Amino acid sequence: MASHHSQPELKKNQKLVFDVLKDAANPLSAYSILDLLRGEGFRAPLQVYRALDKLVEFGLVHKLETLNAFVACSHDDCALSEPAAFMICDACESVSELGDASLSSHLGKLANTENFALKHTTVELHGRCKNCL
Amino acid sequence: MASHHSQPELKKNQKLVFDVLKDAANPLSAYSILDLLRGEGFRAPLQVYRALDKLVEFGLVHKLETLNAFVACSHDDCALSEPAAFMICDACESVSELGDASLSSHLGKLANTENFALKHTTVELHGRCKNCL
DNA sequence: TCAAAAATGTTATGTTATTACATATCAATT
DNA sequence: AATTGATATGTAATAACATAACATTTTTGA
Ligand SMILES: [Zn+2]
Ligand SMILES: [Zn+2]
Ligand SMILES: [Zn+2]
Ligand SMILES: [Zn+2]
Repeated sequence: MASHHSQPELKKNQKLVFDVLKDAANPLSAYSILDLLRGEGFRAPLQVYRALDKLVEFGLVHKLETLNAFVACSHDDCALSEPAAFMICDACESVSELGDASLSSHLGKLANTENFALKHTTVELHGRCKNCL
Repeated sequence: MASHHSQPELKKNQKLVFDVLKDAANPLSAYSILDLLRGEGFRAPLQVYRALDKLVEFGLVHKLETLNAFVACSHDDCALSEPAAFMICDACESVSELGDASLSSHLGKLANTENFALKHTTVELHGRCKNCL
């Protein structure tokens, strides 16, 4: 039975990596993921990076550029429209993913103003979350 | 005669690194800077990274997180208020730094809504510049 | 079934950034 | 001038993040 999504079923390594990220409380680096999957037979970074590439492409996982780390998407729609922003607590490393349409629209207008053909946006906000003030 | 800015005079290595970035057409990685400064006696990455740390702290240089590279600030005021965004052309690697106050304000409100104490924002827009369409 | 495409395994290497420790420079105080 | 403390610099080694290249297996679909 085929999924009704445009995404294909996940392959074995993709599923292993995705599940690790789903279960994680915080973002994980590729090498942390590797270590967590040694028991499943993972032996080299490329096994993780290849799975991550696909998962990011599918919109199921996002890379946090300011942390060199990865998180599972907390929405259901990032396959279609990319996430607007991430708020990252520097104290507890918690991350919350925001889908603010007005922010996306603002960035789109900014690009238009400069005749810039916008393909991808990265917005990462660092600070302290409400639990860490 | 002291500068009227709050920034101290640049030290030798800081000035060398800053001048290289000022003259560069595109963002440079730390290791590219190292190679450009071998003739000036630079021998190790740390000489570059230490200078970059200070220059970033002074607001004279910004790190582009999505490129792992550095650019000289194109404004005079980034010591006070951080840059709003960077537009990065994926074709020609040109970068333009934007100081959009309404974007900064938008991000500030977004953080407030979530009771997030915002310390630093990273906004990097990728696509094609007007010369590369 | 068969060939093409995608996914995986493995080794080696490339790139970015930091740790640790030694030495030098500079400014303030005695 | 000598002492001190703070900042800056030099150097080697290593850690952390990411990709290249090539072989093999699995999946897909004609
Ligand atoms: Zn998402
Ligand atoms: Zn927190
Ligand atoms: Zn600036
Ligand atoms: Zn361009």
